[in-house]
Amino acid sequence: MSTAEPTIITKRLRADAVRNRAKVLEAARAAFAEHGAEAQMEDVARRAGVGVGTVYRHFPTKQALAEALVEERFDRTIAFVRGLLDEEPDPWRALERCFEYCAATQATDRAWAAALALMAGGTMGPREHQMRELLALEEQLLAGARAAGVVREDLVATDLPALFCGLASVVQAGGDAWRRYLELLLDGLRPPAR
Amino acid sequence: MSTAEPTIITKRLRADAVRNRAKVLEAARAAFAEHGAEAQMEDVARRAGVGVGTVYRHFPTKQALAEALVEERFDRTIAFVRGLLDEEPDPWRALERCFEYCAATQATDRAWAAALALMAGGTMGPREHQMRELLALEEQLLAGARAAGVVREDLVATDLPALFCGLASVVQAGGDAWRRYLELLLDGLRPPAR
DNA sequence: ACCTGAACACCGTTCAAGT
DNA sequence: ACCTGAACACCGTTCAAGT
Repeated sequence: MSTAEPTIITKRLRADAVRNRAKVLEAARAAFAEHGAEAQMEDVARRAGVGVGTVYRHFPTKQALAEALVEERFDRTIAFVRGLLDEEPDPWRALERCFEYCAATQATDRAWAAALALMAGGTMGPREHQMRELLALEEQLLAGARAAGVVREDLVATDLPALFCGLASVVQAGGDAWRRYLELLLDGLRPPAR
Repeated sequence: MSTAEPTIITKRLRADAVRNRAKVLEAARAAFAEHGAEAQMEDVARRAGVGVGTVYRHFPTKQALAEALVEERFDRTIAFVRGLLDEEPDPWRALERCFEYCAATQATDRAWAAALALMAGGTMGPREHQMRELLALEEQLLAGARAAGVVREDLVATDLPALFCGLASVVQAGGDAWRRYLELLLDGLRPPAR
């Protein structure tokens, strides 16, 4: 939930700085949702009602700002999967809902796709802690599915980032081709003998 | 094979203009292979040994230059699939080799991924003629595979662009995760009853 | 301590001057 | 007809001056 750098003690910020940081993040969410990766820093500053310098004071680079949004998305995704684990009794349906969540999430947040690509590439990069946590939860989910015999025996959590990355890019491609894509993909994850 | 605009009569170019155009394309191939989408026009001009203005005379925009490379790639891909159709007797292996070609091709040419995304999105865009030709060849290939009972009955050529688009993004993500991804994907395309 | 916004750097694109 | 490269526009980033 904390938006401070991991492993670094949160610096005490002046009250107005805290408010500005929040306004910048809020503005960035809107700007990135609307314009994707080519959202402009000047625009973020304008929406937040601050000078560009303030944006850069809180986030040293556009990339860093995008990553902060990704961090939020990770938290939400982790919460979602945790929710599935104790609310969705059907292990296959739970897996299916993970993929649907991934697809739905792409529409409003394009920086997220870049993060998924990082995971798929195996370079944990920053957000390593969150990536591990998400993978651990997904492994639990898969364990249930394997035990129920509804997925191929050899499917493990570390296979998933690449699958999500692929799905993300198909969703980004536009149109509704991703639905058919997901159908083929999910069918292919079932155990070979049916 | 022609690199002129489709449906527009090829203008007669002065001999030096023809040479320059070829030099620019050659330079662009190298620049894009090395730096991906953020290759610089100035760099392309330098490699080609011409002024930037000349690059812009032949290709009105960086996007247009990237598209010219994509056009070449389309031609090569079409030739490759055509080759498969009369050299590869095993219909499953032929399909497999299409995907492997797609993956291999990503390493050296990142603009290609954008074109695949266009196809996946269903927006034929420019290159429509080439897209249709490629799809027609792939449909022939799939027809053979379906007849031999080695792929799911309902798999059609228009399903493929999304699959290629997904694979492309996983390859771009780096690492070798794409091999496992491709394994899962291809297994999933086999007929359900084995 | 933190904020502002003019100034700088970089790169895509244009165009006046050349051949 | 085509080429050149200085100049322009745009946007990410910095920093001197303010509060």
